[in-house]
Amino acid sequence: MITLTEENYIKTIYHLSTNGEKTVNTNAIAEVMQTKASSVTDMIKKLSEKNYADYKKYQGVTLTEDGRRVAVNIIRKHRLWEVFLVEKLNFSWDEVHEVAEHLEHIKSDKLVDELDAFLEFPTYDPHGDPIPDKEGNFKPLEKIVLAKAEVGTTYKCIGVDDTSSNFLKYLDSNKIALGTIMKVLHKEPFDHSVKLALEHAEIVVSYSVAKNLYLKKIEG
Amino acid sequence: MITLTEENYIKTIYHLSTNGEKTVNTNAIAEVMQTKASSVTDMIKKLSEKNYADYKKYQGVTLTEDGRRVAVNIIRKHRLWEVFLVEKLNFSWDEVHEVAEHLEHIKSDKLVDELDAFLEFPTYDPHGDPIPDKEGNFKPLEKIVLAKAEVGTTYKCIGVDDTSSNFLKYLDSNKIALGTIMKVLHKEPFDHSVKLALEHAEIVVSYSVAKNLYLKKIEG
DNA sequence: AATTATTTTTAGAGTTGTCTAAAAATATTT
DNA sequence: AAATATTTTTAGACAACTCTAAAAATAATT
Repeated sequence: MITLTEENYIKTIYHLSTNGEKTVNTNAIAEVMQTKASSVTDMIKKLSEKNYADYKKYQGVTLTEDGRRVAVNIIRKHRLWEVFLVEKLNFSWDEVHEVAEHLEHIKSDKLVDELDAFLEFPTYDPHGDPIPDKEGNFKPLEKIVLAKAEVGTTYKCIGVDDTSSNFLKYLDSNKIALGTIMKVLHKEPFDHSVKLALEHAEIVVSYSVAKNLYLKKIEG
Repeated sequence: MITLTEENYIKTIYHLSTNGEKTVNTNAIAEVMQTKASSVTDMIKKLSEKNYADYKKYQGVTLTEDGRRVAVNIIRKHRLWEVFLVEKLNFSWDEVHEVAEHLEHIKSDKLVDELDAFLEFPTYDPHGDPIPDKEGNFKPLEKIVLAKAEVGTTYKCIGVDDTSSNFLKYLDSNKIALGTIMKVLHKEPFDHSVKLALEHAEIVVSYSVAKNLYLKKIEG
């Protein structure tokens, strides 16, 4: 039996090893998990014994095939629940994460399969991240950060990185929300600020803002 | 902060003290929770310290107002999730309980309120048990057991007590399912068996069956 | 290459919830 | 009412996960 804590460690290791090959170090895990390095070492040993991770002392961890399977399954559940919360229960983008963090640990294959069907097999979550299918296959990532968007292209806003209330208020006062359509007019080389055309206005946003806004290409 | 285990103990104490006044004894809790009496004693002490239960050594427990509030809230969540699973995710009556047992512990007021609204404020769960509202008020129980049904009255099947696969197979082979309409034709005083009129057949079921089948009155 | 700094691991201990075995209180029989 | 049986509690221990403090390994500096 796999415990809730083990699942959370596996998920963290997965997210920290982006390409899937990179070994993950103890301190990085400790920081994400809000715990101490010594606790991480203990848990890594346990995951290694249970064959979810490969681990050599002082050399960092990688997930085994088993570990990766567990991680992808949790991500699948997390993102399906996020779709459910946003589409059916009127949650906004900044409210879903915390609740999905708990729902993702409910263990029932039927529940996941039926939820998937009920939502009509979504392939992206409300933040634009791909939802792996039952076999663990991801669609290519569609979301890009505004800071890397192309001039002349039109995008739809699909999420934010920073969810601090200050940032969300800033977006609100500038009439930017989930689904807002914007065209990139100009990127200023000097300070990397970005000029945008919204539906009823043109605005300039700073680089800090551009780094935190996620978009999906619509045309261009 | 209340733990998952504490919530489960509180729920068990609530269910064992039906009328709300009766004190619950240690062994009864141990049996339901599949644990040892000594563990129960430990937990009862903790619940008492946290003011969820009143407890005097060797005298059994009762829930405090706080404890009862926690219990009713868990029951509310459990039954709302059961409605969701049956109505939206095609779960059958015998499959819902286990999953709802986990979902009931997810803590988010918004989640519960929105789920309630999404399901259009149901007042009974798929087994015919009332769903308490936000303030903890229950509607009167509508379900009765077939053994206590009246001759000449028509009922709808809304659940079972025993969920063993043998019993469910028996029901299946006799064309009884959730929603099946039946009229009580006769109750045999000798062995308490019951004669029923189903849509396309008349059958006689034994007292053991009649004790395990829950109905809701439709007319009569 | 030697020293210093950083990262990681070990050792020992605390917490929560569980257990067994024995003691204490209550209930039941005779 | 005394003896016996049952229920409940205590005492001490264990497993999972966490921590602090110190030791060991690795990495960075000089």
